[in-house]
This record gives sequence, C-alpha cells and structure tokens, in this order.
Amino acid sequence: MSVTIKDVAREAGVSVATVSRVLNGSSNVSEASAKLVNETIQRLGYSPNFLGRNLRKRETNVILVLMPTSEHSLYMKIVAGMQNFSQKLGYDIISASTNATTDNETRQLNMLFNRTVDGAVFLGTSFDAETLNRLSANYNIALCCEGVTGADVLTVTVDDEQAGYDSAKAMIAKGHKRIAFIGANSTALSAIRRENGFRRALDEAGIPLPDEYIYKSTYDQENGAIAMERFMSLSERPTAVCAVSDILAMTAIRRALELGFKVGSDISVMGFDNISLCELMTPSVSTIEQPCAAMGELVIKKLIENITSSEKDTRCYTVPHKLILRESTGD
Amino acid sequence: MSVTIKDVAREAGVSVATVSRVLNGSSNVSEASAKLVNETIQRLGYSPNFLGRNLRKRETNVILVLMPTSEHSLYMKIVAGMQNFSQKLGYDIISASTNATTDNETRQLNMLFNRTVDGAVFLGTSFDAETLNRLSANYNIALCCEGVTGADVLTVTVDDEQAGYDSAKAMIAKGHKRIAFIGANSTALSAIRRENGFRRALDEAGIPLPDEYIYKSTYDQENGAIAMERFMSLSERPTAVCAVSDILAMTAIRRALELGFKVGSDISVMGFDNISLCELMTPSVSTIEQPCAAMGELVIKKLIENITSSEKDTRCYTVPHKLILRESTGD
DNA sequence: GTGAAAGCGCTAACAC
DNA sequence: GTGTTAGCGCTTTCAC
Repeated sequence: MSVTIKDVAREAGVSVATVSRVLNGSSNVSEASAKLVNETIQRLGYSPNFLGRNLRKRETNVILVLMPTSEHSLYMKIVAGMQNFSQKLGYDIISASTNATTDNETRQLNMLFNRTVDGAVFLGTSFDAETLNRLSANYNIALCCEGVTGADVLTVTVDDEQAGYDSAKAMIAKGHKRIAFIGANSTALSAIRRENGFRRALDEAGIPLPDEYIYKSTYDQENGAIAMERFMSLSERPTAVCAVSDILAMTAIRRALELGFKVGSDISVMGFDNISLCELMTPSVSTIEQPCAAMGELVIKKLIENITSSEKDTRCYTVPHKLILRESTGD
Repeated sequence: MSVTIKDVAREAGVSVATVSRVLNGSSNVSEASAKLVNETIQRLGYSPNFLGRNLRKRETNVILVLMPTSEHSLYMKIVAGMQNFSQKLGYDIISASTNATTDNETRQLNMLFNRTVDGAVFLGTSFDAETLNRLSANYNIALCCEGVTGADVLTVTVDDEQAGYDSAKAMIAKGHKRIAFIGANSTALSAIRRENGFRRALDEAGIPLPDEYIYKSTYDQENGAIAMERFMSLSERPTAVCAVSDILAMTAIRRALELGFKVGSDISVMGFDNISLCELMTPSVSTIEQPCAAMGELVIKKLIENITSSEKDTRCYTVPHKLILRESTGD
C-alpha cells in the first residue's frame, strides 16, 4: 500500500543506500543518479517513513511543549514564537495542554519517555523540583515563563521581581499613594516574585501597604472581580491596583465599572503579560509585556543545544520585559 | 544508555517475546512471568520505544489537528474537547497552527505523509476541494468547524445557514427593523452560509436589506470597527448588527461605544462562536454558540472509525448550535 | 506458556 | 560513486 525506499530503489534501478543518500543530501552520489532517484520519488509519490528513520537515527527532531491551559493567548504566542524559530533549525514543535493536573502532565510526558520527542519544555508545571531534577538528569527538558524554586533545570523567564517593581513604580510615578495588589497565593514562583518587586517599590517610596491592599488567591478569572470588590468597599480605597495577570486585571476593571467607578481616574489598573485583549478592552489595559517570541526562541535554542551536545546547560536565563501604559491607568 | 526490551528480557531471564506479551496485555503468559517481568520493568525504569513499536505496528495512535491560528479560543476549546475524548479511545491529539498559509499547511501535513500520525483534522484549511479529495483518497483526514464546497471529505460543522437565520431572527423578535450584517467575503463557507441564513430571515419577515447594511471583509479584528463606523455614519442607522464572529462583534461594539452610542439600546450587536470573552466584555456579548466539545468529539470519533475500518465515511455531519442573549442586545 | 526469528523502513558502516 | 548488510526496538507468526 505505502511506497517505501525499497520501491524507489527498485524502480530507479539503484540500491536503497543510494536513495537514502539523495534523501539525506549526501555528496557521494552522481548527478545522474540523483536526478533519476528524484524523478522516481516524484513519480511514485514517495515520502520517507519517519518511524523508520527516527528509530535508526535515534532522534525525532521534535520538541514537546506542555502548558497548563491552551486557552491563554500568552502561551499560544510563546508556542508560535517557538515554532517559527525551531523550523529554521529543522525541529518541529508539538504542544499539549495538561489542564494543570499532574496526571495529565505525567501522561503527556510519555512522549519523552517513549522517544517520540527529543525534548520537552514546560510552560508552567505541577512537578516539584526533585521530580524535575530527576527528569532533567535523564532527558532534555526546560522551563519557560515560570521557574521552579530549587529546580536545577534550564529555564527562561522575565525578571519577575523587577517587572513587579516596574509595575508599581509606574503607579507611584503617576502620583498614586494608595496602591493595592492582586496576586496569587499559588506556589507560582512568578507571582511571588512579582509581589516581592511590588513591595520593594512601595517600600523604597515610603508608601505604606496595609494588609487589606493585598488580595491573593488563584489565577482564576473571577478573583480579579472579587479583589476589586473588596478593595472598593474599604473606607480608604486604593487609587491604583497592580495585578499579576491581565485576565485578573480585566475582571477587576469590569467589576470596578459595574460598581460605578471610572477606571483610569477613580481607580487605575495595571495588568501583566500584554495579551492581545489588552488593546481590545474598553478601557484598554496597561500592562507589563512578556516578550513571548523572544522567550520561546531562547528556550528552544538552548534546549536544542542541550539535545545536540554532550554537556547540559541548566542555567536560568532572563529576557527583558516592557512597561505598556494604556487607558486603564489614565493614559 | 536507554534501556530496551532486550535488557528487560535478559534481566528477567525470559525472552523478548514474553516481555512484549506482558507489555501488550497478552493472555498467553503465566502469572509468575508476568509478575517477574513487571518487576523488572519497574526496577530498570523501562519505557517502550514507540518508534520501534509504531514502525512494527504501522500505526501511531496519534491524530494531528491543523488550525489557521492558535490564538483563537474557539479552536483551543475544540482541541480540548478532542483531547478529552480521544484519550478514552487510546489516541493522542497533537496540534499545530498553520497561520493560514498553504506553505505551512503543506509542511505540517508531512507528519501525515511520513507516517508520524494516523490521521489529520483541519479546523479550516487553505486547500481546495480537489487537493482535499486527493488527500482523502490516500490518507485519513477530516474537516471540522469549516467545510469546503465540493470536498468529498468527512466533515463536522454547525448548520451555519440555520445559525445565521437564528441570529437575525432573534433581532427581529426584539422588534428591530433595521438590521445590518458584518460578514466575510473570504471563501469561508461558514461565513457565506451564515449570510444566506441572515438574508433568509429578513426576507421571510419582509424586512428590506439595503446594500449599505452589509459590510464584508476579512475576519481581521479591525474590520468590526470599520463596519460599525460605516453603519453609524449612515443617515438611516441600523438598530441591530449581526456579525459572523465574536471578535468582529467585539471590535464593532468598542467602536460604537467610542462613537458615543449605547450598545444594547441605541445599537444591538450579535456575535458568533461564544468564545469565553463574550461574558468578560462590558457589555457582555450576545452570540450563537458553537458546541466545541461536541464537534471535536464527533469528528474524532468518525475519523478513528475511518482509520480502523476498511471503508471510508466522507459524509458531512451537523451538530446543534445555541442562541445566547446577553447585554449587547439589551438583555 | 514460551522462545527463535523474521521483518517493519530506514541509515550508516564497510567494502569495492 | 555505489551496493551489501547490519541493526535501530519492537511485535508477531510459527514451532515446540
């Protein structure tokens, strides 16, 4: 049914080795046979079976990307960046969503164990440092976007502490003196670091931070609304809010509007990520941009280096973020 | 380096055949050796190499999903539905974005040609009917969400004509007499059908449809704003607008707000798809829901049937849509 | 119930 | 330049 290298060899009157050579661009083949073979390939509609090839070469040139959810445009942008870049290096990217469950994550990782892919990058993971270290010792893996404390694994993120600092600093620069924070009390390292940066900025500016100005829960979108409601019911309301994600900022904004406040004047709101919706919303959302394409490219570059080299780079790389001011902070 | 079935066999003191048998749950193996083999597998941390297995079995149990863009939550929801479902049938889903270019699409399809996957489903495609028919003759493919005229290929969509009809009908039921339409003059069959349904509803109700009430361009988000601007500058402004996508509806809404109109009273707007943002936006967006999970499940079910059977089902299946009214139409 | 051996489609020595 | 051949890791007859 399916045409194989053998068929091509027979039809072209050469050996399978010769066909393989033209397939792989080997120089040791005469122009004449190359032409003949290529014509035969065309004529038979032959396409090499990569199961055979990959089995023999013990590599697949495919990298798996695992993410907690595929319904977050941030991840999609990162994956797109990876795809564009890896293509040039002859690698394919395939991706899967784990729904943030360890079960799914473990199951998806089988592709790594069963040698269907050469490496994996986690856009957030539910594995602990120990598990990751064990994985990293035996396979080529990397973390992107979200690091894990104590994990001695190749990692690419923004400088979350500095980004949190910059976010707060932007509000301070606008003259705000009462600034609240919507965080996440998950174990997410990025959220913790952003909060640390936020606190440092207020600290440096001598701005007090009452406990009621900090709302920490999960990344679930409704928490933005809950936080805002809580803030705006305080006797001394904040005039600005920094959130650890755009989605949280957006639902916070929506609730503020519903409560009758003018966003951008009564209350300013900063997001984080710069997902495409930031521009679409009314008001548009100020935020810290994560450079998705750059992060994706760097992590893929480093991971492929690990795959193709004998030594393993397990360092943590940082890419530059960017402050973007829009209507939600009165710009 | 990597532990193979041979290692397990040697360590357990049995033949590779026996190991293979316990791996595949064959009944013809004594309880004793099964136990022994399983222990050895555990001890050595063995994981079967699927390249070898798939090569031998000539199947991968993997299905490829190709989509124009991964930054559309509609597609992500469909893929999620597919994933949850296919898992039960022992299949994995991998997905890739084509950025709507034939080049990318062709390149991605190599996974089908090189036998890395058993089948492919297109969430929209740039291939013409002839190409698809040729593909379908030699491989297991399916279309989901977006059909192609003349393509004799397994297809699953909503009844777009009826959905367009229902969208307009909902506006008519609310008493609107001047209803405009934001469409797409792309070759997208769904957009054409939705427009046909829209026209039928107005026709049946005896409502005139001046040319200026139809704005057709591409699915690019800015076109919603352009359309709305055009509509609202007419001497006789429409009081309702139906769009072929939520994104177009949302940018239309945003522009209407910017122009000082009250959305839901001055102008009602209907979207299409029911992406999660519909609820998040202010005002929330009325729409026609596409049943993502149901579409994903059905197409995967049918495709797997094709893969595992000798005859090929190339019919077109339809799944039920749902009208959802929210604030943007004054509800 | 178990093992020996063939072979899935391919690449890469090795010989010529 | 080219062909022969071994073997990647696995499943599956076929004997026993």
